[in-house]
Amino acid sequence: MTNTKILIVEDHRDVRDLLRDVLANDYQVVEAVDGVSALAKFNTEAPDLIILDLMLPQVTGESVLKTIRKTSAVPVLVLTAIQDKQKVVALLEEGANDYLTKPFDIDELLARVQVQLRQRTKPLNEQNKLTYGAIVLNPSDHQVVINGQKLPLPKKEFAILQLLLAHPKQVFTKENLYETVWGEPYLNAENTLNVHISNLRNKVNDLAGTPNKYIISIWGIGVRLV
Amino acid sequence: MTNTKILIVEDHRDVRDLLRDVLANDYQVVEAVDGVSALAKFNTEAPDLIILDLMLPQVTGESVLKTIRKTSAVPVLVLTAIQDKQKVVALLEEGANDYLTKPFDIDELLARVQVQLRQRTKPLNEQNKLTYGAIVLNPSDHQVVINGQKLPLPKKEFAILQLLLAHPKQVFTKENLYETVWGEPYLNAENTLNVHISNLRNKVNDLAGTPNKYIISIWGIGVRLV
DNA sequence: GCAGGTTATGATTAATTTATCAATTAAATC
DNA sequence: GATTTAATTGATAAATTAATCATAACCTGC
Repeated sequence: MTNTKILIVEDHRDVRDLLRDVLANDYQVVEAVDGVSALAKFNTEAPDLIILDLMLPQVTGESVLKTIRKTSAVPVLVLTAIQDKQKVVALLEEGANDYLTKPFDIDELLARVQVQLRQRTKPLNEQNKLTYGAIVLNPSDHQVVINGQKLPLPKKEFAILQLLLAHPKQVFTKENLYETVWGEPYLNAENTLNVHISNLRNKVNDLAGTPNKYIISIWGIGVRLV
Repeated sequence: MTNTKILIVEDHRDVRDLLRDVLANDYQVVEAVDGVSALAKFNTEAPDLIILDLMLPQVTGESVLKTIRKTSAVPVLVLTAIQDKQKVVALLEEGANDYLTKPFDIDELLARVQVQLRQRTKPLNEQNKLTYGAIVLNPSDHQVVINGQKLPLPKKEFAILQLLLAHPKQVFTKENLYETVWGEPYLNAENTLNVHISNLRNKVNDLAGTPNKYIISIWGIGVRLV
């Protein structure tokens, strides 16, 4: 059992069970049953590979892929019904790394998973600690350290900081940020998010000491680290 | 035509011709007709990707792959006859990056080639960076750098610059520009746009240093980069 | 069910961008 | 060179968006 983590996104229970069974021997497995939870899991779990069913309720696999590709190069292996084969070319161009048509051969699946993981030369020494400047965030024990001082953070603030640190310098629109952290549509929740950001920023700046504004707003666009 | 080089290893003349034809538009193509010449070409040409037929006279594709993998991680895309499918899993484990069964779909081939080549390209946030002269614009972190100096830009000005940089040298009519940036009809908003362009131009020229007028107006027509 | 912290909401204020106007300057046409 | 049309500029008003504060609602563990 490695510490390699695979996210399975599949709404059909039977397929999901099958995938989990065959992958669980060799990998850590996390699961999502629809597009929204897929994105949430993607952000919180930071998987090393994603197996993505195309046919999902509501948010389609395609749009999940697109969203993920905005911030990440994580390998994505798409599952597709045989009649979708025309779509596949477009999908590969949009960022999918490989695909399998259902029903798929288990051994081939495993082999293709291996191929994707092999490409990635991720230094496994540092777990999934996130660092930016003086900020160190460790998801596994839910702890943030800034300049050596511990900073206890409530869940939401932690999640926001984690998302920002996971994609440094990338601009997040308020909508984007809210939907991935809260996992629900951004409906005039503007102020809620603003308040959280404000609180988080104060705490971070307090410890960072420097007049460094780590979390800055880009007027009319969103928020990012600097 | 990029400077990306692909090595085709295929003994059948017709398949080889087909592959060359479809790839030659986008890539440099070198060819080998058997295992021995494949290894020779691999060493002398240093291709960025190899398309390898499994069924070769004398030295088989499998052993070519093995030999290559001793010294190189170059992406290898294997071509296989339909009845070899069982072999494929073993092959992927031995280091092949992908495979296609013959007869293959051209578009799928091209897409899979792209996928393999994409892995080596720049990190995502560098991907859609736009550059023109001393100007570098990065949409993902909403940042403009000119001669190494950051230039913060408001939304509209940023959008205008982005549009210009995306189509360098192309002339934009005022109407054109306004409608794509504002997303609404150009109804005597003439001055609004003019003011924005003027402001943007000043900021750009300030940092560009040179009397370089990056954004020039073409009298009576519109605006373009130079 | 209570006490702690956490999260959401609303009202207010501050900050910044965007639009508009008027006046000037520059370019083209004749 | 006079005239017309387009472009620039600076100033100012309007509109948007963000930050802050105080407070209420909500949980969660005890």
